[in-house]
Amino acid sequence: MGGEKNVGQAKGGKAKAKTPRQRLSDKEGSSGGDAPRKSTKPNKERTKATAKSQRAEKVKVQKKVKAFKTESVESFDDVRFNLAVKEEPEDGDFAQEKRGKKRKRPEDEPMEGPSCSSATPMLNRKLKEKDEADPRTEKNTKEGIKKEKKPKKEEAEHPVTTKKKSKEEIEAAKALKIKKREEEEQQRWRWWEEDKYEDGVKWKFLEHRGPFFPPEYQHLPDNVNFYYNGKVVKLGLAAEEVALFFAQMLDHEYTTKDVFRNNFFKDWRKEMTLEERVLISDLNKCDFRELHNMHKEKVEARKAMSKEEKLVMKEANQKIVEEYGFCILDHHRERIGNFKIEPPGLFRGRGEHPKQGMLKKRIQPEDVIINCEKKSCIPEPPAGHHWKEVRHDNTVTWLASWTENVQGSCKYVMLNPSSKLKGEKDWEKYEVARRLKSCVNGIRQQYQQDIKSKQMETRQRAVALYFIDKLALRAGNEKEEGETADTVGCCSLRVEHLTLHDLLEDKDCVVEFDFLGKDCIRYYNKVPVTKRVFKNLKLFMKNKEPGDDLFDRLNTCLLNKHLSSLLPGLTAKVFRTFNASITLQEQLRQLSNMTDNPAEKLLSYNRANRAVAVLCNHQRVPPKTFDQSMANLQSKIDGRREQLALAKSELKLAKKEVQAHSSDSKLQAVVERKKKAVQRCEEQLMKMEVQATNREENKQIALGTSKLNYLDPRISVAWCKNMEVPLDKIYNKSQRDKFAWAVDMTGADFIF
DNA sequence: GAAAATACTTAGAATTCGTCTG
DNA sequence: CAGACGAATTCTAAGTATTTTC
Repeated sequence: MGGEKNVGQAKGGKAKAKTPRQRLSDKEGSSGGDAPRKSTKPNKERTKATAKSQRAEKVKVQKKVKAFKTESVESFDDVRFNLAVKEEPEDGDFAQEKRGKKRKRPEDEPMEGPSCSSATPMLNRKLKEKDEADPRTEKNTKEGIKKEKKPKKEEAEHPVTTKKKSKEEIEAAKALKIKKREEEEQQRWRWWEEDKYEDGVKWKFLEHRGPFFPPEYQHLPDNVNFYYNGKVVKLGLAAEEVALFFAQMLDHEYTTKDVFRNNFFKDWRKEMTLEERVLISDLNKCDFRELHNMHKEKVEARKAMSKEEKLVMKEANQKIVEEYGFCILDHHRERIGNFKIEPPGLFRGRGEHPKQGMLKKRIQPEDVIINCEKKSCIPEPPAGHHWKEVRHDNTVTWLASWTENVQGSCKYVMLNPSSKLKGEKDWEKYEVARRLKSCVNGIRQQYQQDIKSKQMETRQRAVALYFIDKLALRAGNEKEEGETADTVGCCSLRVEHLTLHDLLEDKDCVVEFDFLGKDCIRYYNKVPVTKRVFKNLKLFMKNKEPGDDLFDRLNTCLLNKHLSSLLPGLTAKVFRTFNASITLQEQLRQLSNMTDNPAEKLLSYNRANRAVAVLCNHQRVPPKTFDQSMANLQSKIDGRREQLALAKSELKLAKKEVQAHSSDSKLQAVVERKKKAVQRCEEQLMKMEVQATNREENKQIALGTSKLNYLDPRISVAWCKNMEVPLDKIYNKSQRDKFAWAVDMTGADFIF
């Protein structure tokens, strides 16, 4: 991999000009047709015009945008596009795809919830009660929980005092780990063996303790001062808290950006008292250095804590997790994903976000809606507070929600990826993708036909679908202008994001894409397309301004409506899932050999994974220490090479000795030992070389996102079985938990 | 029928953890 | 035995897609 690095930067960052359709509606009535969504936007035209030039300026500043060359996707294309229909996929019905028999759900009617008042161990206790009442889960859950507690206690009794670990101790620890893992496996809820609920119902019983609130702000110590214009200013609690948010970020690039600073200052002033506001009128005159230093010292102090202190902290955290981190969902104790209310701070939008630096306010219980079962023990709000609302909606999966003040969007407390609710959805997602596999040829034929349609809408839809399928682009919903960074997906592409080349680098009909996608990650790619697509693109771009929509007759709603008529459940993003998974499967087939050694097998897996990450444009900023650590590794490799050479010559010497002194058994043994040493050296060297290759290839590519969200885990599980690679070489603990369903149900014969 | 609200998945950055090494 | 480093985990922003509202 690698290839040319591309310079320059993504286009965009330009005010979106009106589409022809919008212009038309403007004609119809000056204020009618294209009314802004938010009535709080008067003078839209004028602000737009100025915004346009401002943004054009900004584009130049936008140097920070991560430049990245998307590896040509072509090599994967062939794979994906030659997917024959003849590969008969298994029957798509995912409910049917089970080994063994379905179990009946244990609880079909809501449970009796004894109304309890407070009680900390409520969840556990209750679970026990239920288990006693329900013999089916007794073995799995009750014992499991009891056992689970035990090792923790032991840990607490023998803290880190065991300094020198003897071999036996290490062994014992390992054994304990294995035992623990087995026990965990034992008590795992095998929901995939149960019947599904009727449509829309997500749970029958749900109980939890409500979200965990961050601690209240405490005033700064007296010796830490904020200065304005060189003079000490004692700020009130509210203003001081916000000042500290800024001070803590002083080392961050954010605080050098004008937008960030202005937004922060505006919102900070809102938190000030009248006197403070009168006094503090210029951010440049503010001196946060003492606050900043205090913060840094605190961080240092935390790092320097003794083991005992760290342990105390850890245990305190554990307690919070135990208490707030779990809920009971239909008889089972499930981990919650984000049970902590997001603490207040300064909004960190990605890229050129117009709202970066704004104050993200503290959430009070009065802002929070609780969702749980009516008969469950309703969570208590913190003392002296009340919830905004308590509702009992079992058609949704969230436990609590609140509205965030910066964007006005809703935030939810939901379950961990290892939970049934998330797992089931995930499984279903891959089943839809597999269904797409069985009919993708037909769909491809159809959109190729549609490209010739007389209807402009149909043509645009066909070309957009071609991109989504071929390049794994995201759908591209419309976004509210000025509220977020200027990013696009397929349907929201603008003329300025494409450059057409009749001939480029010996290829006909090349489209050069350059735009910012989700999270302001740049998508840059030069793709040869069919003549028909190329001609259509020319047509779509004719008589349009750079800022106009490429697909002016199309949006994601229309596209998805069409897709779901082709196959129920089909939407634009299914193509991404499907193409990612099929690419992994195909790459694994091509790259890996049973005869390879374990390190090589893993390298192949990572390469297949990487092919997908490249396809999906999953990037990362190369770690700051990348070059350094690469050099380190290289010098290690060099060192090992020398060692190997040395070992080899020693071996030679030893062999000579043996020849000279006939067969002295002692010398024979020496030879054997030297042989082993050489072998060991070779192995280690090889391992490190593979590691170096892998790391280099991963420099700016992030594998995690595709592994977690796009690759059917059953492909990986089956591969592990076929290649005799232990699963934990490719999935860490939380990945194994998330994909427990796949691990359990997949055999070596699985085909996506 | 468009806009807004809602619910949920996907995403990279930031932080924390654990272990290896000098 | 600290401290460097990579892996794992946490955090929350930013998408997609559907439903509700006007």
